[in-house]
Amino acid sequence: MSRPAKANVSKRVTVYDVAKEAGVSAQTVSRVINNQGYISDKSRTLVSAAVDKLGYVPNRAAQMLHTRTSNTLEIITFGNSPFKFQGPFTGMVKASQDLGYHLSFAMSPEEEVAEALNSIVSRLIDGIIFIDVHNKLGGNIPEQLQKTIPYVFLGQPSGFKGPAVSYDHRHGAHLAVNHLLDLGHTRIAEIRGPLDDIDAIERHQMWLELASEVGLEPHLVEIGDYSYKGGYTAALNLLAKDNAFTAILVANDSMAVGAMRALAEQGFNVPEDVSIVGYDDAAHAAYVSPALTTVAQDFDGLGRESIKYLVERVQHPSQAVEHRLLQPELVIRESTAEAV
Amino acid sequence: MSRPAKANVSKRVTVYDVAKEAGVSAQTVSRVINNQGYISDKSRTLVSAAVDKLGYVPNRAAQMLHTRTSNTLEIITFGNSPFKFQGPFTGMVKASQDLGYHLSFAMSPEEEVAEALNSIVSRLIDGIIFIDVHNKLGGNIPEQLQKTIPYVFLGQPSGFKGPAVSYDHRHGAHLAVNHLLDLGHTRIAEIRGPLDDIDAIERHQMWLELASEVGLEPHLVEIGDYSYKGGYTAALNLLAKDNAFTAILVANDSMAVGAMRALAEQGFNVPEDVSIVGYDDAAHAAYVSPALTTVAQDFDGLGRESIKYLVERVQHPSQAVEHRLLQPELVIRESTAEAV
DNA sequence: GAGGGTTCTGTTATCGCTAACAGAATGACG
DNA sequence: CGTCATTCTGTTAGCGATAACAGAACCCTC
Repeated sequence: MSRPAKANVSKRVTVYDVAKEAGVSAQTVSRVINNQGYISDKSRTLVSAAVDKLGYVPNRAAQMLHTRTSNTLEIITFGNSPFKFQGPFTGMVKASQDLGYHLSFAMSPEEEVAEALNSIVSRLIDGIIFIDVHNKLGGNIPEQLQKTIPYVFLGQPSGFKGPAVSYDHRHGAHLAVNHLLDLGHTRIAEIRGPLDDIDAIERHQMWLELASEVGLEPHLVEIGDYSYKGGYTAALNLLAKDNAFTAILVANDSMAVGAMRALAEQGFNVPEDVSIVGYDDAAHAAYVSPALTTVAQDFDGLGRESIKYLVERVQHPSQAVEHRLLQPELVIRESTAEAV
Repeated sequence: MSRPAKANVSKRVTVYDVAKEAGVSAQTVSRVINNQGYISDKSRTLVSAAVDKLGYVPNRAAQMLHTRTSNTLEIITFGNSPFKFQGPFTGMVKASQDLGYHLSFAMSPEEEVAEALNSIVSRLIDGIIFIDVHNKLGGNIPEQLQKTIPYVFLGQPSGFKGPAVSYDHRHGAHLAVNHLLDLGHTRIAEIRGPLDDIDAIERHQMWLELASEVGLEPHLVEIGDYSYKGGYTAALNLLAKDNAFTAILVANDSMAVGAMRALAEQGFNVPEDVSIVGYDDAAHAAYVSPALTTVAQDFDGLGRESIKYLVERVQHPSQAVEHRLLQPELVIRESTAEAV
């Protein structure tokens, strides 16, 4: 790979130029810029004026070289499913800016984790957010990293015992299932998410556990790909197998809407004939008809919290490791009703 | 703001350590690592072995300091509407990795553009993607930057004459309108996008121009916020004003779906009574019922192209400036039909 | 084997900043 | 007025890499 053309910075202004202009030493300039140590008001004023006059901008590379810190966090996602990190994305960008860090992104195939981590070490990254939708790493980080760079996983299964921030999908599934049970449903079908999606796995597991607890047989399951179409197809498949169920647990709102469409086309009314519970509280959930009962997650908050926790770990490395679980909430709208 | 705790890099391996281990000079190590100049097979082997043995990772800060290049591109969005850049996002990340660049992100209020740019200069960023949804900058970049750092705007109006990559919204509107005209529609309503959205403005303008060309009066306009609910409400408002229109041009697919719902609830059939053309070809467009006729844009490709062009500009700064327009395509499905 | 190119390697200096140290200047106090 | 702490400032050195230079080793060729 050829080296890119050098940015044509005409003549960079350095601390020495500023020092000369202000009639002080470079060290004093540095002290003013970093607001560190003792500086007289006079020096401060002189330096500030010189900085403004010359348009001085510190060279982060030199600072990095000396301080061994880049003030940058990196987000690494594995595989090609950025789907899930679009939600938390804005929150992450905002939070890192609020906390004074830059943010950088990388997508890495699982096989190239080692390279990605080398790149991180190379760039003196201060901390890492790992997003591993398919749990390919299994929460395992190369040893080399364990002690050197703070990291936080975003969205690991609730059993994960490393540093992580996730939504509690077991709790979410609990809310959804209990809501249906409270309404008297006993024939409950499920449209679950992809088999390799860690969130989907957790929610599905929870449903199996709860069903077993109350003595229900969770035999009616279809798998969807989280898309509208996936939900549509899954619902038709369910109807083809059995049409006596009175409720469907759906793994996300898009599929829930697709499923409602399929049911409507087949002459079933929601919620009179079949109750539907979605998941996510997506933007359209409140506005479809009937409005969707769903389990709400705040993705922006998730992103924000992950960065917040990472920065805590960066600044206080000795702090105990924890898995922060955010609690989703049930939002009851019109798509669920008493079982017939 | 307190300086974050220093990353506890125990003892960093440097070129000198590698040189010592391999029994060559530091310069030779550098040459092997950068695959530059003449190196004997013997040296190459020795150095590679030493690198592996010691786990050497180059220090980008030192490289940056010396080469004045960070190999990093930055994406800056203005205001708090990251909405539009979620689409091109994945394409940008992938493309920059393919081209050997790192990617960093920032969101900046318009008032703080100067600070954001200082930060960029500070970090020796090689190139910038500006995303300015509301066109607050009006394509104007501080002079300071003009000659120093290559940049590319993503999604400027087609008239913009600086470096940019955008979808041709005028062409897209053209496709949508012509399709309706071809079907014999003469009473065409419009649900346009937000007043401060540059894409929405262009599409709306184009519709006005075309209407005027063929002698139609485009008096039926509602404004929506690109959401499902916005489309729903806008459609109801249109019906309240006039129920003789036979088609609606809608600024995006979410609103189109909302509008279809509203029409259905009011007893109008799509496309028998009213034809609907959406915009974007969103994931669900093909699966709603009736499937949506829409103008397709490839957001992933848009992101990819923007990075590709930026890298071209970074590597060949003297290359002529251009505004690359990607052409959307009309996808005809079931929501449009001959005018009655 | 003298001259001239090509291949390879090492030495030196420098990018811009700041930690560590040391040395002034100032004031406080007995 | 001497001693000591406090405030302020400057000097030196080094972070880790590489460009520029210079020099060595190795081919050719005539």
